[in-house]
Amino acid sequence: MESHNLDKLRHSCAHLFAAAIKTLYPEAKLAIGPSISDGFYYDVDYGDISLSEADFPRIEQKMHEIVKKWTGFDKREVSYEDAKAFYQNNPYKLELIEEFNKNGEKITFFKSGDFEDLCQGNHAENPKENLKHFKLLSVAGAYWRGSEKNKMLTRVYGTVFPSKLELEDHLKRLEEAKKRDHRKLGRDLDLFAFSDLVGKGLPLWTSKGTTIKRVLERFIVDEELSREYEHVSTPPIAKVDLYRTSGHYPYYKETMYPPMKVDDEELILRPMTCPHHFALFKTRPRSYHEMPVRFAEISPQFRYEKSGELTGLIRVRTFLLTDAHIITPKEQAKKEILGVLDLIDYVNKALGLKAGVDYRYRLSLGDRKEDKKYYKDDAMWDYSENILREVLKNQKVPYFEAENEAAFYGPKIDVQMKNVNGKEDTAFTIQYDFVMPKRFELRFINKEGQEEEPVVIHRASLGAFERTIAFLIEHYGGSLPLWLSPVQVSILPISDKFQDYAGNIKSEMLKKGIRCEVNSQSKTLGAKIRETTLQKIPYMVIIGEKEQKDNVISVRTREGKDLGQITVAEFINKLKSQIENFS
RNA sequence: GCCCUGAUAGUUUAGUGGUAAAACAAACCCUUGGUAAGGGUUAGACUGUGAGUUCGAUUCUCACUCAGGGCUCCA
Repeated sequence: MESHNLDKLRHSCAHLFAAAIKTLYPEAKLAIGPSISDGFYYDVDYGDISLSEADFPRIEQKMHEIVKKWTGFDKREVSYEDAKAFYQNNPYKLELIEEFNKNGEKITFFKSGDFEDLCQGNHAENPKENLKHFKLLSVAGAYWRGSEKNKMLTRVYGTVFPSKLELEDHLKRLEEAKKRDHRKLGRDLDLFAFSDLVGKGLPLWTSKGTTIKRVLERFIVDEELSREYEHVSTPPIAKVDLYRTSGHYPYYKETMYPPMKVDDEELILRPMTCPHHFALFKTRPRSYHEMPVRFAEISPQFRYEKSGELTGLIRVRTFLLTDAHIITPKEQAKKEILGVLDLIDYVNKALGLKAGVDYRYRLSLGDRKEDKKYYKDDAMWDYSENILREVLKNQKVPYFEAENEAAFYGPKIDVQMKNVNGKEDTAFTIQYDFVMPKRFELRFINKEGQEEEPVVIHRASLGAFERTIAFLIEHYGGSLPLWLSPVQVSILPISDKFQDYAGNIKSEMLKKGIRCEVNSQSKTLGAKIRETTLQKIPYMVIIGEKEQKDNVISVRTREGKDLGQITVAEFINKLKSQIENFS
């Protein structure tokens, strides 16, 4: 079915849901019920009743009953007064009616069976026949009109398809996605864990998870050094004054951990690295000869995210960011941004991620009307937003623009990635900052011997390890590429007799930097292969009498491919070249 | 933070107003095997924490903690 028609079906299903609700809960006040990308939802104020998923079967049954009488959606135009009278007890619909009226839009009602709803149209034909294959999925709270200040309504999500088969397919896909969830794989593959005692949003990395972090860290640090970044180290704690100077304090007070009083000082766990790098920059005068200065750091940071915002490794309260600040003369900023984009492109290729498929670029813009949220300097906003736009256009990469997504100090280019649940988050970012240099009085001496104010490019090349690893786990369904796999090779001796030979092969590989282990359990080969495959270890080395006699090994991949017998040296060479190619 | 749901062994789940059952994982024993599960034995849970109701609570009630789905937020 065309997506246009699917939209109509979804929206019609929202009507049907509302009709069932009004039958079962006459006191409920309907708010809005749009179609969304995978189905529909309806926000309803149920008063004192609290709806839960346990009520779904009853509601679904009622929906099936009602739709039998629905032959179509009959439109009628209603006057402002009549509409208000019809919805006199429903503040949500009244608010919408007021708005339509103010904007000079016609007020229309659509009736199907006995149920009539304020609506602008777009419905399926012959609901009786076409509106059969639906399912209610979840209950959630949602603020009226999306504002935290408004009342929270109860939102029910549901989905609908033209055929039973398509509905089942969709539900199956949702199930499959759950299997790739990094939280499940993180436990099954022994990568990370959480502890009630340690606290929420504070991940504990196992040795395997730590290996992934270390490999990524070495990769990015080496790459950045080759691109003329200076890797520095600054403390993860600092005086609150530092953040007052930077201007972060008033903007982000809510997401910072509260200050610790020590003697006469107030210290804070850092929620970002920028002011530390600026302070380092200012420890001595800087000449244009050494510009741009590119300070990079693998930086631990701490943010007090609201409890409901935490999600596995994707949103945590402490994380390790591949941070950097490029302090550059304004006229070189564009070139530097291009350099960062090139680095990010390189990183994504190494990680095996494709633009447009696995991630997309977002140009995150400010809002000239939001003076509280964004630093007021319209000319600078225009200028910097244009630079970022030009850069993206030059790179010929697809991107989209998003209003009201900038940092308070300037616009950004964000690399957005989706998790298994379809939720998109920023993985990597490049930010243009024209505010901090002023606040920190950053200066360098230019060719003319004059003090000049630079601009700052904030960037995260590989993002936060936590979030990036979460995306990678889900992207690969746990089967990480060889170079990132915590255990690259598992040696499976066919019986205890070959333990010594297995041990020798292991030390030989460890010496060459291959991460391997011996599976010395007293189990059949079949059982060991199964276990190793489930642990998603890329290669299995199987050794028995034949191998020992000929001084070779047999190799099998986690995909089940038999690579036959080769020498250990050959195998190591093969692994090495594969690792070098990030595959 | 707000709305909804949930928490039983390492994991996945069962169950009951009278202190809990299973599978997989683990340990040990037998087996020494050839490309996705060999067999047996044992151990492992004060049923998330604290309080209340009750003769008695894992079960009912409340609070807290943590987790999940949303909303808001996301430097």
